[in-house]
Amino acid sequence: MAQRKTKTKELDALLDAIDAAGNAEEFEVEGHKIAVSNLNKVLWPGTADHEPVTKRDYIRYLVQVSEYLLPHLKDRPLTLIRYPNGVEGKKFFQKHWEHKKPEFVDTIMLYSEHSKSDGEFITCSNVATLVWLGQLADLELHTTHTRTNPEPDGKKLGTTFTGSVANIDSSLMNYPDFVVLDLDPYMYSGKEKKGEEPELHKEGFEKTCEIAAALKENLDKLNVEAFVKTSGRTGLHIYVPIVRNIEYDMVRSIAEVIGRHLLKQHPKEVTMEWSVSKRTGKIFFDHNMNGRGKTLPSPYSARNSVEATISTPVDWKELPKIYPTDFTIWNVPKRLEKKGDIWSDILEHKNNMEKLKKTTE
DNA sequence: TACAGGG
DNA sequence: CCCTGTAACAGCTTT
DNA sequence: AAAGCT
Repeated sequence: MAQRKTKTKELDALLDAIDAAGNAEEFEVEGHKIAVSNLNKVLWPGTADHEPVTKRDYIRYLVQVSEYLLPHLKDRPLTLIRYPNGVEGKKFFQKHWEHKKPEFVDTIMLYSEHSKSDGEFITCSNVATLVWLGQLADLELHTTHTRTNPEPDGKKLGTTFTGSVANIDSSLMNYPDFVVLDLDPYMYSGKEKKGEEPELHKEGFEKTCEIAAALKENLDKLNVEAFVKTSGRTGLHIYVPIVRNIEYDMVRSIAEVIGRHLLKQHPKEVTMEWSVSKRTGKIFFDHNMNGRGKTLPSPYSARNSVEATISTPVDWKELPKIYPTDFTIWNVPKRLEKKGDIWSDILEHKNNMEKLKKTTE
């Protein structure tokens, strides 16, 4: 297994223990005991391109990437998507943990309009929790686009997340710290069964990379930092870090404006159509994942799908460079002062939205 | 996967 | 004891 | 209203 060294001796020792373990074992992680089972169970079946990936491989992988992954999970309520019988078996979503939970697992209370009450949500703030999530066969880690920590840019926002929707609305949980621009190829290989999503194939992924590169270039020219990353199975995400001044609704409509702009630039290659048949042969731009919904965390927020990093081949040599996800603060109000292109559209849209809000109030 | 509940 | 069920979910678009 | 889609 390549690249198994991490920054710390403790994690390296844990990796060794994972390698040496039998099918079931108890690990010591950061001073906590974690029981794991079925380490030899295949979670991703083997293909022509890769060997089968077992639960052992998966947990090892989580430990290896923990120093990169944890900073992005920290302070963000989670939605788990669990696949106890592997990616081809039945999956289920989970936000709450009703059972006994280990003492190292942190949670946060949030109000949900759906249940009309406060609920306890899981967060992941340490390696032990990451291993525990691996044991639960949680193959997808979805987070809110918001952080519960006000530092460094959210000090004016509310820190009460319980009691009412109004409390959520005025709190940090209504102010995302990034925009996500989602690009998915609807280019079929021809081997898909009827009604199936397009499978991953080279031409579709290449085209997505081209469009993503064009979009990133737009943003680069405006001095807006953006980061391209593989997403679900076949597509790419572009993350634009923002200062927390804009509510979910506004972030969503800004993503839409960016999409319309991209669509104008590449009408033959990009689509924002609802119906799948009309998307065929094009790259689908989805702005809706920037929305919030009445319950948190929003299930749309697929930010840390580990499945993606395993199933998407990023090493096709001739493809445009894929940028690692990284986050720095992009100051929206300052950038919005810039004229031209996308930003005049966004600025106009933002003003219109605010006018609309005033007239409907 | 982990657990509760019913037969 | 074994078997089965449950663990989320809202909003948007189109017909 | 219902179904399709993420």
